[in-house]
Amino acid sequence: MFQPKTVYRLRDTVSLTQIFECGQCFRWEALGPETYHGVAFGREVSLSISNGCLTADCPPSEFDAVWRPYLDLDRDYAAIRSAVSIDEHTAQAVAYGAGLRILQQEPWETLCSFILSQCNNIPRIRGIIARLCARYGEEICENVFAFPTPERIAAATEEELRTVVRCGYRAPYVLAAARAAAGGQLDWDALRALPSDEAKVRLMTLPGIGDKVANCVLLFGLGKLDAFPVDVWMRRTINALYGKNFDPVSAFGPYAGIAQQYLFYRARSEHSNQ
DNA sequence: GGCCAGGTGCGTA
DNA sequence: TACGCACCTGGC
Repeated sequence: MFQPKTVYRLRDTVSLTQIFECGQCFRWEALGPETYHGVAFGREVSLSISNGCLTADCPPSEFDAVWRPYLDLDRDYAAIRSAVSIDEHTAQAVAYGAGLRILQQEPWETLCSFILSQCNNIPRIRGIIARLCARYGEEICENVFAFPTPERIAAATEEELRTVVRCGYRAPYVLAAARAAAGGQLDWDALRALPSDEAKVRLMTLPGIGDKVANCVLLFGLGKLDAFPVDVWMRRTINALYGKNFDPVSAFGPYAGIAQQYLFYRARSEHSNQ
């Protein structure tokens, strides 16, 4: 069978490992070095980087419409890396994670995923999301499932989400978010149009959505690159380096969220290498 | 067998 | 404002 393929020449350092293992997404699986398979926007794809070229097993039209924006390939990250390197420590983190990109994910998937991430470890988060997709998502090809629509999850019961998907105490949060998204109380276009702090306040009116999850949705789902999620790792890093009253946007500027991802990626990598 | 994880929300001081 | 605690579950 003819397999369409796109080869895209990269003009800057890009690492699929860094992109998919930096904690911003939960559905990509490594097939080999710098080779990943995943699903987003109801499509599956395999991506691979070697010799400065990114290869995708899809036609160029799909690559340009879906994967190129998803991977944020048209943004000048070299300029951003330079802009956020405000001191020696950040410059080192930036150099360490120079191949990172902030994925432009679907906001609903991001919201749901980060609700499930709270007080949880990554293998378990991935497991819950895989069960959620297999149970409620559309099967786009054999054993590959799209992320379920909010309508589909809104029709589920809390009991089912607890015991079958094994969401635990996060089940009512997922259900409430699904109902809000399906019912139109969550209007993603309206949120995109708002400044980050206002969009965050709206997201935080949902149960189980606090500052951290809201910031993750802003950064990874709504393209708000100034949003700065602070989890326990970032808290430790920030407190140690810059003190308690740190304001990320005054320090790093409009790309504070990207700076956060470099710092986070290095802090987590150092921890797992211990 | 027990500890604890990439958080949130509520009660108390 | 700040802190302590409960909340499901499963990886280690």
